[in-house]
Amino acid sequence: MTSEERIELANLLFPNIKNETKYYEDKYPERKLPEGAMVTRYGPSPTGFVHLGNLLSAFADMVYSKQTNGKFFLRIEDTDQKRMIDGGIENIVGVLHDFDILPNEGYSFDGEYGPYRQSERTEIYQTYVKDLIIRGLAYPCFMTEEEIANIKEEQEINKTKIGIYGVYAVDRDLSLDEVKEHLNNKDEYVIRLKSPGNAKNEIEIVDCIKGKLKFPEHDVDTILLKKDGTPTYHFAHAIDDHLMHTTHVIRGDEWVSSLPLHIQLFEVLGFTPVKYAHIAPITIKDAETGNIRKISKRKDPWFGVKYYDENGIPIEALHLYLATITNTNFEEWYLANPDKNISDFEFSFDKQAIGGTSFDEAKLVNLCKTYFSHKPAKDIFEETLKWALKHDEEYAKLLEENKEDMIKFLNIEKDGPRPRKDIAKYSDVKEEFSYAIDSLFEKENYSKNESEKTYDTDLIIDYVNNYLELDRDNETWFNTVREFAIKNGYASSPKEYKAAPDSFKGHVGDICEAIRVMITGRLKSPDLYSIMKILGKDRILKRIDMYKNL
RNA sequence: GGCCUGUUGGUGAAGUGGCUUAACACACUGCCCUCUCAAGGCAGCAUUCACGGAUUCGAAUUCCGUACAGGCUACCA
Repeated sequence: MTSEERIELANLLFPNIKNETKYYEDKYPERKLPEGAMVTRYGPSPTGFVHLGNLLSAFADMVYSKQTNGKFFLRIEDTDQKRMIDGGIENIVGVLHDFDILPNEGYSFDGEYGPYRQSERTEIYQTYVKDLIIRGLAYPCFMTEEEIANIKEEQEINKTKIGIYGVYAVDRDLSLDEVKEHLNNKDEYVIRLKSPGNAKNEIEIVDCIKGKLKFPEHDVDTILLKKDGTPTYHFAHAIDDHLMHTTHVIRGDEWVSSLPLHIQLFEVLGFTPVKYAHIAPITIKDAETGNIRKISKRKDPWFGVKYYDENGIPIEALHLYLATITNTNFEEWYLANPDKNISDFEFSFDKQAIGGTSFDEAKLVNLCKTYFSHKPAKDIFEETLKWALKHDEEYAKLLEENKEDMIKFLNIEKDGPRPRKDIAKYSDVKEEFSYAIDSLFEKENYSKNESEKTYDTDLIIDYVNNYLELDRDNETWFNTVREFAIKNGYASSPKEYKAAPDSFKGHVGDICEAIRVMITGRLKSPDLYSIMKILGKDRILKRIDMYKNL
């Protein structure tokens, strides 16, 4: 086709496209950002389900742009109407808010480079396709599904690469008259790239995370525009990331195979290439088979984003976990700098795992415990209340009614360099502090008491009435327990008891155990004296009475 | 079938030719501390980096082959 014929063809195909590409180049100028600033983007499809893997890539987008004073924007990639799910977009935006991974530009956020929803950008894509046709780098293809299926079958038999390229690209060099004839017949068509590549050439692509990658040059006439006129992912990616001036495309591993295509698209379109960083997917080693397998919604509930909210896993703790899988040296750094925040850490692509990252639930739990141990009691109370309001209204009410006590209980053994680490999630609080709220304690009673023993209530009542003083320090208190033990024929220490078990009824520990079971309903608890101080004598005696009347 | 990528302990992993007799963390086990737990302290936990070969004075680290695993190979993203 001559250049005049190509212009005629382009106008025939896209009569409504009046703008030239220059219009958009001018409309979306270079960003004014400091040297080295990274512009990243999160581009989800609204298919209705956001999972940990999505969150991980959005987290990386946020963190890298933030530390370079760049931009992080949200783009909705909804070019496939078939996969759209009602409320899908709202869900994505909601999740981003819930998990505090907030873009500073994009769909539902502000920005100068919109629209940030691909379904609203059709005209832009078509403008660039029209230009490509004029330049002889794209063409309409009228092949039917059957024809393509037959070619695929033939290629499978011949064990060659599958796709429309070389001799298989039969519509590549259609004359203008042939195209017109198809158009007159109302034949459906797609627009394909007229790939200039040769698969015999080897090209090298540098990925920020994976390093040097070698591929055969791309030579497939990939579809740019589907028959409904909407772009494929690949084409939309090239146009959008160019016009929105993305500097770093951080995305899942599954895209590395498309790299030769994407590089070629940028070349053909005359765009300066973006940098790519492909992050390894989150995987799971199947307990039964030992194989690494895809994560499933059903088998791996933690993969779905709801899991974290429902179980009351704090968002900050999840951020900590995402940071440890984003950079392999984060964990060590955080341990060495417990008083610092994620934003103090400098993330780097070199420290990003190349292979698949397995999800380590035990590690998450540990991170959560560390998180809670650093939190002041008041904050834990407020956060737990907020969570309970959503998931356990009855408990939330009790929390509000017992706020002062509850904070005191949460504060036990919190001071000092070795705070307790017994809460991993908000949902643990109710269970761990079941003795803290009277009405809850009465209701649950002693059902959680694992002890088989029965304890001497008279002995303990005697102790409480005649020996217990609640305004002492811990050491003084314990000395009085010792005295009481000796007076009643108990050894003053476990060691003493072990040396001569026959001469004693038991040891101090047994007395403490009796008190503990009667007032908390459990064999294990944080510091006993602190608990007693908060409860006060009346409630202590009331509980002992409850125990007596079991 | 073709094209890519990966494979280090129970787990997550560090490691980019000699500072590695393989870090660190989690988990686990034992001891210590101790009124019980949690926390903390100490100790133990891969003679070896999927397997085979090559290069090298020297390899977990480079190269080749094999096996296994994952991804892509859609008018899905």
